[in-house]
Amino acid sequence: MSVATDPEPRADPSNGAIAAALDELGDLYELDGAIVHRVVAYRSAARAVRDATVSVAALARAGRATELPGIGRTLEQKILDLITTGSIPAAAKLRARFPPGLIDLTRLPGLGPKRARRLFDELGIDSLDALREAAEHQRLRELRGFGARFEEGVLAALATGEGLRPAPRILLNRALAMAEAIVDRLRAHPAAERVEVAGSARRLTDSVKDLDLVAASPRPDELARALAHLDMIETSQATGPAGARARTHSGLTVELRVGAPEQFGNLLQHLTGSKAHNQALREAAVRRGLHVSEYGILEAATGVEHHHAREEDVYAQLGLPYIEPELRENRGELEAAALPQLVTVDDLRGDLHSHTVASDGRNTIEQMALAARDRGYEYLAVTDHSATHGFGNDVSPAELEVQIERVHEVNARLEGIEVLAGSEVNILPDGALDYEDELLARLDWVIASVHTAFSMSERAMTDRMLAAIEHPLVDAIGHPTGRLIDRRSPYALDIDRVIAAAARTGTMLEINGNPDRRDLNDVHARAAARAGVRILIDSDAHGTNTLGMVRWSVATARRAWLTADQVVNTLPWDRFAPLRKRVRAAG
DNA sequence: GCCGTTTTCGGCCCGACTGTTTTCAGTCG
Repeated sequence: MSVATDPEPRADPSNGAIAAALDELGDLYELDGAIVHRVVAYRSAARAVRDATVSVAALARAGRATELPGIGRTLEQKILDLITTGSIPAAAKLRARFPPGLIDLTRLPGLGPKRARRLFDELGIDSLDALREAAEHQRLRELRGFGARFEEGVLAALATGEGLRPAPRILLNRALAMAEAIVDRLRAHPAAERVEVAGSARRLTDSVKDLDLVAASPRPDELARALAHLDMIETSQATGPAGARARTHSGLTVELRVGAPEQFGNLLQHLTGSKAHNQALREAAVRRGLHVSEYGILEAATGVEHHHAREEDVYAQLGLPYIEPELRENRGELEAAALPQLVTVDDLRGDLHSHTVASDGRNTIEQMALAARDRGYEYLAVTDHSATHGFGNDVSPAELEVQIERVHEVNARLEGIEVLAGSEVNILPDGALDYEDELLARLDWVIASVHTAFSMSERAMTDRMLAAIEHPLVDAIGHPTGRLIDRRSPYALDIDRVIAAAARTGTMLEINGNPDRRDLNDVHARAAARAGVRILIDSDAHGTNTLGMVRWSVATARRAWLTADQVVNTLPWDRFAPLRKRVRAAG
């Protein structure tokens, strides 16, 4: 580090840091006894900041943070305070009054801000340790509204750690496999009329906390009891007269709700969520004199409750078109004049990211090409790892030359599929690629990815990525942010600069279909497509049996509001081929 | 604290469950 003569300008806080500060302030105001709507306003603002693809700090400095939904003049000023001084005065003041351990108390099941505050005010309890000690000495029951049962509950929760750590999440592919197996079994039950997956699994989120299933039956209690007898279920208990909560042997919680067939649409709509979508939907409905619940839609003027067997009719009565589950996140779907026709797996005509035995794949070029053709594809790019990949899976320049010949030979021999000689080239820390340009120029396709040196500064990593995007022989960027869902954060990256550069240069950005990656994510992919970036949907298959992982890539694309038009590999080969940068540069 | 086909104030989803309580506030999804 050089010795700075000028004072170092304060680095802008990331959107994540701003969102965390707003969430904390919401927690503090809640302890302070603020009305619930004010607290909700902070949480909703935090969500808007987290979802934003532009730098909210930069937006606030330009006086434009109020363009984000749920952020007004007051919150913009608080964000500005955070940027310029490093903290929000209101938060500092409240932190002095409420010890940090107090917020931990509200994480316990059954203990919210109101009751935590009373424990603090009346017994001086300011941490989980203090709570445990008070419970052990039976001092909690002295408080009006608290009793022996509560003390037992506290000690049990502290012993198991329940609620103290965030519940483990499970990736969508595993969750849906289990959900679909359970649904199949329940559908076979004689009391079942309809059984569907609901909740976040139906919305195809990155990962889920639990499974929500919805069923219609003329004998709801009978079907709810049937859940307990499936062989994947370890334990199950009734929740109300027409529901059950179960645990699979793999530890996944399953919630089943059964309703009357004529109300199935209402129940499915309610339990699909998201919470934010439903809340906004209901607020809009109230303005029309309608009250929406999982049981029906109550017409305030007449007192009549309307039941709907079909979800489409729920939306229709609210004056809305059917909204695909993937769009139900309150990200504009209720206000949109028209909703997009979302891309499907069947729209895909090719796959531009796959591996063979030349690097870490399990199948040969020919096997991969035949499997791609069997899927109905017109083209497949073979993109093994490059010279510096390591793990014994690197492809030296000399080996790549041989591989190009092999691909061309297979391509000449096979009818009905265009096989591209490609590479997944490493982007080195300085932004250079690990093959010479002369060799890259002999390929039909290059997708460039970062596989090393993840912990660079945002500026350095963004410059590194931009160098690759500017390279005339880089056709696309693979898994652009490097995240692994719930396991590894994306590397620091100014995604706006990446998107702008990709749009300007015609470099395609991938949504990688590996269920651990799904990278770009939904929010970034939507911003990229909106900026005119050509989006690729790839499997990153390492064998013939994983070409189908495009399912997860399509799931993310649909959550990103993408139409087939915005996904470049929905084009037939003769229209895709000329869009490659290398072709456009040559032409 | 935000927001507007109830526009600058007065609203801001809906229902179930829990524990402790004689009618409900708080919590949760």
